[in-house]
Amino acid sequence: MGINLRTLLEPETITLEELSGKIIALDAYNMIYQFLASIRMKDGRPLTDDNENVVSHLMGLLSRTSNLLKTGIKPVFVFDGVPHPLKESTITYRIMRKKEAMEEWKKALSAGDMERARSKAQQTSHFTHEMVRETKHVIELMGIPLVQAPSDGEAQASLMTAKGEVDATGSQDFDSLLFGSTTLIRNITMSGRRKMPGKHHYKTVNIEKIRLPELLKTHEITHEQLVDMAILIGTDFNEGIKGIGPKKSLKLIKKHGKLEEIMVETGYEIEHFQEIRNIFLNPMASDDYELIWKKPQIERLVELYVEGHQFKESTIKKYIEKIEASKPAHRQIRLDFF
DNA sequence: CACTTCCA
DNA sequence: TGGAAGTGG
Repeated sequence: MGINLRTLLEPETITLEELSGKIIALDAYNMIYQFLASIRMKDGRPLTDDNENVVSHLMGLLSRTSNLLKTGIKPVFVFDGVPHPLKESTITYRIMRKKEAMEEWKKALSAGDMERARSKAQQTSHFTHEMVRETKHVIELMGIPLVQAPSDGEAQASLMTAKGEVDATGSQDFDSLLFGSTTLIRNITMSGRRKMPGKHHYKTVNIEKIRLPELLKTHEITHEQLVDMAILIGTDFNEGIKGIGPKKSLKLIKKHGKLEEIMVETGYEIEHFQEIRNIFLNPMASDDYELIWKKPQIERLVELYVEGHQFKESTIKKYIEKIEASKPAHRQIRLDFF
């Protein structure tokens, strides 16, 4: 989701180890969604416990987070709050797409096309309140700070990064750059291994580091201009102009300077553009949080996974050992690294 | 996701 | 021996 700025970026490939000691504000929904989409059976069914509760997200959360901690990374999970009213049509559209995907999943299953079934099933991924509640519970049991954003989690994480409270924002989406996050880390959840996007070929997924100041410098634009470009292309809060992508929007912003001028020159009409600008340039965020990493509550974690959802005790213990092996918290943020 | 098993 | 496929819950 969000905007695709890929063609304007030159991401730097880094390793997980290079993030050791760094505080990363993770877009929790973004991360959990990826687990929900990817941790599935061949026919597309997610992992479930004896009561048919989906547990894919719990599996991914524990396995990946324990690895981050073991590497010495200090994660902070940021959760979405109430979406901005302008996001309503995006949300409605996504729900509709999920329903369509559900139908196509069923069709592919009865046609015996497992590959298509799995891919369609991934697109049906959605959270229940219970899943969100339990995800938050596990994060707390792991002793990791949790931040509840008033609205967009990406906005919250970005402001925290911009203020230097954390070293980077971790998300697949590029939106945090619009929200002013100075450093974006992509693929922190899905890196290393190989991924199968299409049919037969595999691809290595690298962790990418993207710096906002460098992005702006490369294209000789301001943050405000980047946001105007995004509004032209289309964001979660507006549809954008048909036929305008990153390249054309860059050309337009370089020629005319700002959105108002572009609209005058081209006749494009964009509703609520001032408000959308404001969403990105003045991110709504809470300061009701503490960035403290506590000791994990091992017994309660084991109980939740093993008794609660029938995970194998030895598997869970292995992950918890990794959490315990995590390097002690560096209280200092080394700003010079990024 | 991450571990286990399979097979060239 | 290591990449691909399978499994976990």
